[in-house]
Amino acid sequence: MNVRSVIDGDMARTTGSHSDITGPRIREVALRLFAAEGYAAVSMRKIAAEVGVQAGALYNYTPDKQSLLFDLMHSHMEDLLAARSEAGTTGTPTDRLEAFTRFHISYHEERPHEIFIAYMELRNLTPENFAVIEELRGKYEDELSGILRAGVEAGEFTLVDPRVATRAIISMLNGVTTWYRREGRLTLTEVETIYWDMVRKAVGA
Amino acid sequence: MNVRSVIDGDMARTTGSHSDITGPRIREVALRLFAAEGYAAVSMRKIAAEVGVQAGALYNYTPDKQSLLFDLMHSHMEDLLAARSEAGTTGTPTDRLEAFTRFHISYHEERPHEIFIAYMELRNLTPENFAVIEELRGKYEDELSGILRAGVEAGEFTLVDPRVATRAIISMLNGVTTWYRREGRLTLTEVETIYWDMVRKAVGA
DNA sequence: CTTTGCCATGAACGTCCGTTCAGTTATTGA
DNA sequence: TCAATAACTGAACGGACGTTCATGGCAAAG
Repeated sequence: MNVRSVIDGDMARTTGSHSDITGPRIREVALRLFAAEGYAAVSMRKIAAEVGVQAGALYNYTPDKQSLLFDLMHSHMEDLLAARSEAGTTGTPTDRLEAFTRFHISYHEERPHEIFIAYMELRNLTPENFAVIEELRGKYEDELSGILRAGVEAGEFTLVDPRVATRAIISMLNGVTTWYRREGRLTLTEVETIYWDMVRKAVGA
Repeated sequence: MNVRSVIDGDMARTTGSHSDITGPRIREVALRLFAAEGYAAVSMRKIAAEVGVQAGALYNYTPDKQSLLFDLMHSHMEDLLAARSEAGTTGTPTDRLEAFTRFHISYHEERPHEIFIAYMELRNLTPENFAVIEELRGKYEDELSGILRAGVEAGEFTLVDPRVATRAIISMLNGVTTWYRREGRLTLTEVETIYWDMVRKAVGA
């Protein structure tokens, strides 16, 4: 049974297009399960059951399980880079570092699972897929590296080693995924401010 | 074939003691594979093959796969806490924070796999096992929390939220596992110093 | 030399895995 | 009304999984 027309009206379903309900649902469920239990521990049957279809139906939407993981990570990285490029990239290095810090944390509000998967499931990608994601990760980290180097050159930051500092800051910010919960005692904006305070001081600004 | 007597001499093998070679070997191999590929992705047969025995032989040393993971994490946490208690725990909060920071990083030299697993494989523990490990983790983090609170009270540190700061610092230090390699451009002592510089400034000391 | 009993084998168990596919259903455009 | 086709089912595939166990070899003890 195709439910689409009930929701969408009756346009645009050329005979033979894929369902625009099941596809996104599969991605949502896979994302959530991969984040909660890990890629290797989640079977296609478990995803299918949660979606409400048989396992075979998943293969109308993904060629295989690996592609499902890769597509999730890939579109996340592209969305992350796109969203990042819309955030503040002007001003002094200190301004830009604050924008980066707040952006990275605030992005957890909309896509906590994606951020979690992006650094937990790297080792479950095939070498080819890993290379693609790693390059995008590199682009993202390069933005932070660029800010740090500019800050050092401008005399705003005092850093022994900007490359290590990049890694340290990214790790620190990513750590938010491991403990932050929406219903916790702090809003994400408060978390942003606390982290920004530490990052600012850490770089000597 | 039992190779022990060739290496150890001929003492202490009472009829019926477990081999003192295979047991440790299994733990070493499991540790390395779990760290590299993840608990769920490593089969008992793969561990056995790397050790050089059949899969069934593993069950002379562990009741099941879950216990193997748990034992590795549990003895790691106890070793970590024991080693930590021998490191510097006196002096000003700043001294103690430096000791903690350097200890945590330097411990990577001896047990990189253990540290990596301890924060990557938590979700693959059964609820009961998770509770045990989580309590030990809590003890370790409490040491850092205590230092931070003492520093704030002593007026040495300026921290908005010591609890969040604890998490942030731990995440930052744990991040070392994801990129540090022995053969890299920096010695671990250099890494210690770079991180200590950032931690010190981040807490406002 | 014989007994003891640890240690390992290798086959087997039931189950689950990712994936494929012929067949069924439902809905469309003509 | 009917052919076309997307979506899905349900069964099946070969293989891998964690785990068990009867069997046997082999080093130490008596």
